[in-house]
Amino acid sequence: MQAPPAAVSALPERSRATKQRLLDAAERLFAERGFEGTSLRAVTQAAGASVSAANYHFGSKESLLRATLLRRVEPVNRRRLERLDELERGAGGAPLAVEAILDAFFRPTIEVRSASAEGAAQYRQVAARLYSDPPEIVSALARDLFRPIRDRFVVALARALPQRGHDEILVALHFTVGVMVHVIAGHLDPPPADDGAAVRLSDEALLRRLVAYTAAGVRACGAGA
Amino acid sequence: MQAPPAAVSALPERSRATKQRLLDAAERLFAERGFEGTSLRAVTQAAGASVSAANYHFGSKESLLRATLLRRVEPVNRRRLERLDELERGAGGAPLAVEAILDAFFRPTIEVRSASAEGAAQYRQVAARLYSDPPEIVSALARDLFRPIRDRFVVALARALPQRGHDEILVALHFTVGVMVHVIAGHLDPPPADDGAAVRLSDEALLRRLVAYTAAGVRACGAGA
DNA sequence: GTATGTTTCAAACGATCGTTCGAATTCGTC
DNA sequence: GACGAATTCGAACGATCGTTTGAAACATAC
Repeated sequence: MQAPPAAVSALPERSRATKQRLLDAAERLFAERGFEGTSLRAVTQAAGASVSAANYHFGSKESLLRATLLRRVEPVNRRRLERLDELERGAGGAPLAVEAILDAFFRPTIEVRSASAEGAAQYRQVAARLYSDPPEIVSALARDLFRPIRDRFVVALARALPQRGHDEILVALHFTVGVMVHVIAGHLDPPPADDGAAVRLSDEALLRRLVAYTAAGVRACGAGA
Repeated sequence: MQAPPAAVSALPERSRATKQRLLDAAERLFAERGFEGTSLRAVTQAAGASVSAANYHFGSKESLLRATLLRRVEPVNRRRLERLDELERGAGGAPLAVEAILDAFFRPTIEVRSASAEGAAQYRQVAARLYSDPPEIVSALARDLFRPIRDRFVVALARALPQRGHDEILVALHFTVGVMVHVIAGHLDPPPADDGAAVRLSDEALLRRLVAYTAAGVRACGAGA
């Protein structure tokens, strides 16, 4: 019963590789079949490791899920805050445009989407599952991870729309998150084709439409309420 | 190995009640814990029936899920088409306003939400799971159930926005579905509270904001693309 | 009451689940 | 090469899974 190592970077190469492979396999399978629908054995088999190796590194299946989610969501959220900080520094105290704020919100997820790293390509489903999976661990994690992001963007939007109340901003941002989740969930990537052909959008085109749609929505939401 | 009865309404009362209780319990538990996360025994125990009763009526756990989803989604989708037909008949050939179309799209789900029937209160999560659960049965069912709805609303929106291309409408409607899914998933109902208090919206207020947000988004999406 | 078909149940089946344990292997360091 | 620590593994544990089975309980018609 050894304690799992603290930091990944300070480990022997063999351990690091196994841990990495386990995370990759878990990410793919959890995204494809969900948490409850994926057995630990399926993960370890796909990773070319043993069940005990997984429990040695992560302690439990639940902790493996948590590590899987954290690995992807953390950098995206950090990038969101960085972009917003950049924009606000550049504006020199003036409120930002709604479009700029939403660009900072959406761009990091789209960037990950287009990143060539094969692992990152599955970020969509991982993040989407954050908002739909039933296990308490997931929803709690989603709250904890997303709360600071949301609060930060609510403040920025409130400054951009001084005539709006706090609650109105909150509801509008909630709608916006819905758009984001649905898009990164991949329901668009092979989007609902009509005649069999898929609507393939470049990342920039998708981002532009996302910002246009949600910015107009945010501006309009609460206008008549 | 008897074949399950065809129609519910033409059955003895005992059987009908059991089948109903099983559907109610399955709906609640599937919504709370997901499909894979819910055991058939948990469902039957909550319904006060035996596992064999469930398999007698539905044949398998998967068919029970299908029946559970169908019971709620079918009437809502029918209502959507009815509303849209009503509006178009009333307009006498003229294109509808985007707001009217989206009202027809959102209102049925909100109506279910506010229906006092305790079972219908869980429709949100059931429908939301349609778009996020991994089992192939669910996503396939979602496609089959939603495809006619989507096609019908795309046509209506294309008439309302003649300058938009078909693909643009499709993407905008996709974003709109994301808003709907996220809202009925209940991520708003006990909405992200900031200071501990919840943003409680009346159904009419929620509907008004939904329509305002998505109508502005649909109008704006593709404008600059 | 008897006969017939429907509905329900308790019990058991084989399979698979997450986790644990002790031994075997490998690594970092001398 | 040798030693202690870190890592991996195969095997097994107990629990739970979805499904099946055969008989009991029920309704309905004669």
